[in-house]
Amino acid sequence: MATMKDIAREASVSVATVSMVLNNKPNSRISKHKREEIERLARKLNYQPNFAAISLSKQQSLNIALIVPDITNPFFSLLTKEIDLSLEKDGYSTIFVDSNNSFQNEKKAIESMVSRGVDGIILVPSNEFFRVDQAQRKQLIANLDKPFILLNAYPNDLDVSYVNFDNVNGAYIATQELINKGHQEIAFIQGQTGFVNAAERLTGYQQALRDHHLAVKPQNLFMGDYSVGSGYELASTITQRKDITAILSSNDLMLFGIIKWAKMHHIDVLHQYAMIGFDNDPYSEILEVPLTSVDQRPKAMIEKALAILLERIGSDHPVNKHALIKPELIKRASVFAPVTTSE
Amino acid sequence: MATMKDIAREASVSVATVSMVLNNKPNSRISKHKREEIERLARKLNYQPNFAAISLSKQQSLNIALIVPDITNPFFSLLTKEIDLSLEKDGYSTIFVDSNNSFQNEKKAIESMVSRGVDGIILVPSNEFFRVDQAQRKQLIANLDKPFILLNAYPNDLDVSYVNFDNVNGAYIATQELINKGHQEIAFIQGQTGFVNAAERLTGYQQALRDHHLAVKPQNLFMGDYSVGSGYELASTITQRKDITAILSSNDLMLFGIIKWAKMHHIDVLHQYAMIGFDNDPYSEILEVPLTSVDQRPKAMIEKALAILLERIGSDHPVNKHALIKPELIKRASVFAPVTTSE
DNA sequence: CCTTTTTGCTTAACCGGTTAAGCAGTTGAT
DNA sequence: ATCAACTGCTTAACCGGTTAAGCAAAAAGG
Repeated sequence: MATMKDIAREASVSVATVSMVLNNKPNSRISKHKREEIERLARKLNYQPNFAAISLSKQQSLNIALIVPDITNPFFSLLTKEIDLSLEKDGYSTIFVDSNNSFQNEKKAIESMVSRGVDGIILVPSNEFFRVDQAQRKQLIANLDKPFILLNAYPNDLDVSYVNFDNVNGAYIATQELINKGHQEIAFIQGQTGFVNAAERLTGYQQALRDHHLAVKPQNLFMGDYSVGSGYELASTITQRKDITAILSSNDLMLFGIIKWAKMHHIDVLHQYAMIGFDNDPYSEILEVPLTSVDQRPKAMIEKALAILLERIGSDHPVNKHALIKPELIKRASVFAPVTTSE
Repeated sequence: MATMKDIAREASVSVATVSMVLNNKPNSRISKHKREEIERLARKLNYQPNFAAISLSKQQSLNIALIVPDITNPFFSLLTKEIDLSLEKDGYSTIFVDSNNSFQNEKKAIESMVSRGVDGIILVPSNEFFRVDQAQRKQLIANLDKPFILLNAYPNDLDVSYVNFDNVNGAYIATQELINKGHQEIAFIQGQTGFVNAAERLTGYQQALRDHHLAVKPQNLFMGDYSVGSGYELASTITQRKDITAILSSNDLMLFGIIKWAKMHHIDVLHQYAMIGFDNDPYSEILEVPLTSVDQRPKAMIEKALAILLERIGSDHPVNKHALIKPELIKRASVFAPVTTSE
């Protein structure tokens, strides 16, 4: 690997001159002749800057850490893709960490990334992030003087930058869609409480019911954990409730779980219940009845999040900023008028 | 951020001493007293090593680049997860790049990663990687004296390390499974030719037919590109062929495409055709009829690939190594005896 | 023609570590 | 008592850049 030293030697100039030329320093006064000579040599020797050296002297790495709970989840992999492609355009590389849904791993990752000198950290928090006690979360953020942003969820007890999508509105428009089709008994599968997204979605669901003068019934609420498995486990309970005609689920995966269970028990759940999920999972199109879903508009979220993060990296007066992205309801065949069950 | 200098000052020793203590240098002769003092101070000051500095002086970054064609593809996201979790255990971080299925991006990424001083590069090549002319591929590898390994596919015209799964065997056991159930006219949806995986799967398919004394018919071959869309497009052609009773697809996604098309045309493809795909996509479990699929055993692939890569990083005599991972047929409901079509 | 400014470069310190070499002071062997 | 070997540390060079300060020569200004 050719270094600036090599170029300097061949061009009979100092390393400083080479550095100034190759970085196009605005106030540098280098003769056109030397400039061209140095550039020629850089090409000839296939000079590639050494990032470790730049990193060390400039105190910036052009690396951004991205910590996600589970890359296997299609929503997170979509986020990851968009973030990576977008960061690359700005000259940053993505250091990727799969926290495997563990707060301890998130903590370790953040410490390790700070030590690695990343320029910023994007954390898509795990469920567990919201289940540990506030003190632990606080401590995590307290020791952190890196540009940092939470994506896709935020705790209300922490002063950090975050970008999330508007859960209240998302749940509201989804519930409204079901009500408009004539549903009155709408099951709502929550995510765990403590998770802000879950609480907000519940709020949106309740608000929509109230605004349409429908009762908010505790027995219509079911608790899941965003996994296919938890949908699977809830399925028998929900399908026993003969009054329910529609299901609103905090994500598509849990609906997939219900569908799987139903398939194994020969119940035609897809035509019996109107269903809406969250995440707009691309796989839902493959289902016999493609799912209507609340799209969180990941691209918009990322655009905003990166704008906030990069601005934060550029400035020296850290100000925490927040943004909520308006969701979009992607309408598919899974929403229809109530079906009277006859069994 | 506390540096070794800070610790050295407080402990009244030189930076070198601090370095030796904190790195537990085997042949360093430091008094127990100083050693403990330095370790105490490191904890007290919350010392975190500066990776850029270590990187620069040790000429190693503890970063491994992972380049995948599309993280949104569940097979690649699974690979990514396993690689990340595994590398982390070895103290490495993953620099992630989504090449977005472009050879140019792969090339740019490799150059950029070399410049960033990663210790090794894992490339999961895109389709395009195999479509550009050999000269371009050759050039890419020629300029590369980094530990490098191809994962999940390899070109037969390049001398590099690679780990792949045994495509021939995979296609063979899948075809055999269908034959054993009584199928004789088995459609095979290939991936593009030029792609070694595609050619090998075709070989396995043909071999199985021959070994069971069945004819290899060119009209039973269909050309896809591994996307849901291409399955969708092939669906009408395939379903018109009334002699066909089973479909072997080079991946699950293309079967999803066929299923989607069939759904929109009210054809019960899931019960008409026995089907086997590749990749063992977790989503196939959600289908009305879960798909039998050839599992490429990604964990085994990764284990092997990382072993080869890390060994290569540790040694200074670069030897290219190869491994083929034996596939496993995951049997589900989509394989059944031929159904006589009556339309 | 002399002074000031500008040009075109170099010097040297610094970023934060690593590591071979070296040097007193102590210990051990003979 | 003498010399060798070991102990416990320091010095200094190095990794590959960046960047403020400085300096000689050339150009501009009066």
